Amino acid sequence: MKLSTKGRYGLRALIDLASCEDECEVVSIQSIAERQKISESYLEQLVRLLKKAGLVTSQRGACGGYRLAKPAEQISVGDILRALEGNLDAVTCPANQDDSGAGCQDADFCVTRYVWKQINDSITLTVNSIMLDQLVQENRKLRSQGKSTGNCVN
Amino acid sequence: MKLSTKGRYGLRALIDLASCEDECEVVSIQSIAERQKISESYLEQLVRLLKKAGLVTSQRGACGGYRLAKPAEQISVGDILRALEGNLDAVTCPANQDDSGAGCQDADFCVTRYVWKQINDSITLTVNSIMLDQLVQENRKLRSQGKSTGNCVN
DNA sequence: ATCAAATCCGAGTAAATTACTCGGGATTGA
DNA sequence: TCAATCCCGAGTAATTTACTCGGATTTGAT
Repeated sequence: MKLSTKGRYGLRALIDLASCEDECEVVSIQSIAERQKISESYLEQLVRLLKKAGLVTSQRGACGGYRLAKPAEQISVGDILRALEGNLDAVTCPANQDDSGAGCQDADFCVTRYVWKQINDSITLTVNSIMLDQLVQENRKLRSQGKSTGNCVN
Repeated sequence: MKLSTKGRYGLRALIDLASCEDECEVVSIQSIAERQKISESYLEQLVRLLKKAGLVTSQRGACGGYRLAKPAEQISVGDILRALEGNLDAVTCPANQDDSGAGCQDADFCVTRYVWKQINDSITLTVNSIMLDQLVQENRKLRSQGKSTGNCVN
């Protein structure tokens, strides 16, 4: 019932990336890793997932890097976490995957299905309602309040 | 980000137990395991956790078993899952554990804290609002609709 | 008193998952 | 041509999960 480092590091990385967009054309893995103190090679994997999900685009070669594929206000935390962690459902019972109800032979087992659905729905609702740009703004606010670490020196 | 078998089996087991209260004095591990098709020795461990959390009481010796420690309408799914899974928080950053904010040296890292809090809060709210007796009632309803498996033959 | 049925308890273990590292290839700007 | 960067898959140590097992203790019934 824990979010893995993929989700945690990845969200931080994407906030970092989004925060740098004004100042930098593209943002390199190296610079994000340095600021966020995440292993470069591991972060590379995570960003790959974000790219595969269509959240970032890349520029290869020297001076290459990543940028957001769309405006930060159109990217939800749900999009990001799903890209990194896969399905966010806390429980996936067979009946939930295809809603034919097949796979649940015994209806008795499925009283719990209601519970799992409630939990999954509340998580989904929450993460879908938080947009990346809110976090970027909050990030800027925090930084302007004296904390200088994490600045965008690419 | 998945609920483990502890939480899933344990909730099912407790619904089963609660459903049997009318008919049986105490309910044995063996009978729950049989109805729910869960390994007896594994289930034993889970019920131990529920007991430690004060959700069930036990009667030792021959003809022994378990019963709810309090009425089903006073036991929430949150109580049950927390007993089985430990803390349900999807992310526990140091600053959340003691809310002194210590452990988070860099405020920049903590923009994500807001996100984790929202997720954790929504999970907590959801599981705390579902009470065991609702599930027992739903269970009875399903059973009366023809499904005979899972009946309480202790 | 004995026995069987049950709860209790801790240790051990195989399988799965996580959290990475590593080596090398491909692309691009200077 | 070179260095910086993205791209990609394979491998691996550590951790967690999902159990099993052996045995001790309690208790009701014969």
